[in-house]
Amino acid sequence: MSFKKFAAQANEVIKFALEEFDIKNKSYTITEPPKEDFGDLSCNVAFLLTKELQKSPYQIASLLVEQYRHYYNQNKQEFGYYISSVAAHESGYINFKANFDLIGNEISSDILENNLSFLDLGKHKKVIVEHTSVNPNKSLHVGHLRNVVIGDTLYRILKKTNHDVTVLNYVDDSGVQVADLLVGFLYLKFPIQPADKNIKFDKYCGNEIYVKVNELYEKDPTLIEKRKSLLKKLELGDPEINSFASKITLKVLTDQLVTCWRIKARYDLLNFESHIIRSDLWKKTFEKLQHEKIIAKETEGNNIGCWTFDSSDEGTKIIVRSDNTATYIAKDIPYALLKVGTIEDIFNYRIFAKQWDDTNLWSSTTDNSGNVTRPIFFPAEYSITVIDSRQTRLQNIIKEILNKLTQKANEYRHFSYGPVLLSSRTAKSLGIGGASEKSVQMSGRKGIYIDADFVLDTCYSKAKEETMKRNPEITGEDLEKTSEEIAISAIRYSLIKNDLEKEIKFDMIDSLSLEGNSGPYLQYAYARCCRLIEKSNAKSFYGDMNYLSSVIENRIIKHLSKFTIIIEDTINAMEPKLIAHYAYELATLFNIFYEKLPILKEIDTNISAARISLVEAVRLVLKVNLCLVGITPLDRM
RNA sequence: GGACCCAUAGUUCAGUUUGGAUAGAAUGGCUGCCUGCGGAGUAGUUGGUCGAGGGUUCAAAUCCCUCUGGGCCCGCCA
Repeated sequence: MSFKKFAAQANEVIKFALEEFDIKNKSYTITEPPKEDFGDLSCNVAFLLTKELQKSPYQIASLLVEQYRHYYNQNKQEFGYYISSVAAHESGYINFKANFDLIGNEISSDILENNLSFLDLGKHKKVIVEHTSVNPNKSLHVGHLRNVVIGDTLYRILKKTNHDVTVLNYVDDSGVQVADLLVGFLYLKFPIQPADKNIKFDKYCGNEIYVKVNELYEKDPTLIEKRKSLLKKLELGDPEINSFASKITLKVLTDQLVTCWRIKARYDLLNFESHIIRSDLWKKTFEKLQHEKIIAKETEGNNIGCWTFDSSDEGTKIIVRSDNTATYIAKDIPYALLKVGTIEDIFNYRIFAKQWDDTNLWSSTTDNSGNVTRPIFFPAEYSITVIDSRQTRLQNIIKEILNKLTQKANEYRHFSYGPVLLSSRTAKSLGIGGASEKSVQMSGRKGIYIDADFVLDTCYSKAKEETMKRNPEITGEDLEKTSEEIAISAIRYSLIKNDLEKEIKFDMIDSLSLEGNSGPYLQYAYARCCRLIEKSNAKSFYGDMNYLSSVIENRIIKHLSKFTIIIEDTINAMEPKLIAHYAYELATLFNIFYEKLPILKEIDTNISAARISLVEAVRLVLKVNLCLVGITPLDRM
């Protein structure tokens, strides 16, 4: 949008002025100044020329600006119409002010008439995003939620910018954690149904069985032997054990999906680890690794009898154990190969469920009934695996192996993020952690975590209370839906607004806040826009932006005109938080505008019409941004 | 022991990629603003040796080095 053109013209001006002094290939930057008094863009080139020209920055800046003025006076039509003024500042900067009349009218037609349909950055590039992938032995806690929210937000942003996105959820249904559950059901005789019928099955397994079984391992080591034998049976495909395990894991998975769908995540495909292990896929991968001499069988030393990979950075890693079972990392290799296209997709697929957004969720299947028309899932040109930073080393090894297998492996990226910790206050409320500790690691195994549904439920109650207080007329289903959407927005926003690589210190009380820099704040600004538009009775928005001249109006216009830049930055840097920050700033600017200037009550009809059009533009951009981060815009709240 | 990550206001965090003008929000505390288009808002105030030290530079929260503190990973676990 227009801000980019403005910046490009500022650059032209500098380039032109430099050429007049016969200076070429000088690098400089044009950035936004810290204060708006200075202008809308600033260039630092004068600082960089002090040695060459033996003059002060201010003298140089003045000379350059003079050159431009001189030229501009003679050739008004040539360039610079997005620029309203250029000035040398005493500090040495060259400051540009934008022509907001022009930019205002351009963005108003971009947004109001073209409906933001210009975001084709992907050009149908095929992208895979794998996220969630929670072991099917427990319910989700807030740590998992961060994964889901990051993954789903990536999906939304990529999709909106015209990438062909396939979302995968990998189900590790044959690992130790499932074996733990089997120990509980088969040896410790936990009933198949929880005593309390209201309790979700995933919570029953995670909170009661999984934690209890792990406690008992300490007291009764024979249970660990039992787990080991169950694990082996799982891997080798023992029919009875597998059918039972599959029943349990599917039930847990189904309940997990309820939570994921609740916060508006969605998937295209479930891949089951058991299917990969028992298919030819693993066999083929194993053969390929041997054939390409990427792995070797150890004939001496500690790892005798194992197939190992020599990583340049990580040393020797065992891929296949001496008892011929595959390690955790090994099981990920065929999946990665499938994603990037070095191995063929041999699976059959079936529709697993219909989702909240009316799309099909598919799943791999072991039977041969897969003769159905279905989407092509693999491979992708770019595949993203969302897993927390603790798995970085393993992901690096997988990448290293991929690169050895083929030079033209499509791009495989580990999308890393920091884990979620409990704040000391929240930990204390659970009876964990000393007074000195700043935060506490969650552990599903030890039962130290905040359950995802619990957070959502608590936030929902709070939102409901607040909504009733403010809007007594909202009742029944409307009230429930509104409260739920507010709760989701609070949680999603709090998990996406921070830097990816930093850990989040999750605090139960803070995260219930519906004020300040929060999801509901954004929704509130949007709802205000809606009410204004509704009350204006405007059918169309042809307000002339030339009538807007106050500082705050120009700040909004400027911010709106940067929308496409933010989207591009988000895609280039793969930083979903940029969208959240942009939306927050837009909401803040709008609230100030709303506070300071009359809109519907403005007497001058031209100004009023222009302001209403501005509100509509803000509303539309806010709406797109909210949807990108998975927050539902509400007309009322 | 080796690898990686983090450190900014009482608290939670932006800003570091690409060095630049008086380091910004939110929250907490205090004080204002609805006979105004929705107060989930807004205005003000309080609060900072940008972990420490050195270096590069006209200029460092930002780049480099050293150190300190915290985290995380390094298994024939997943």
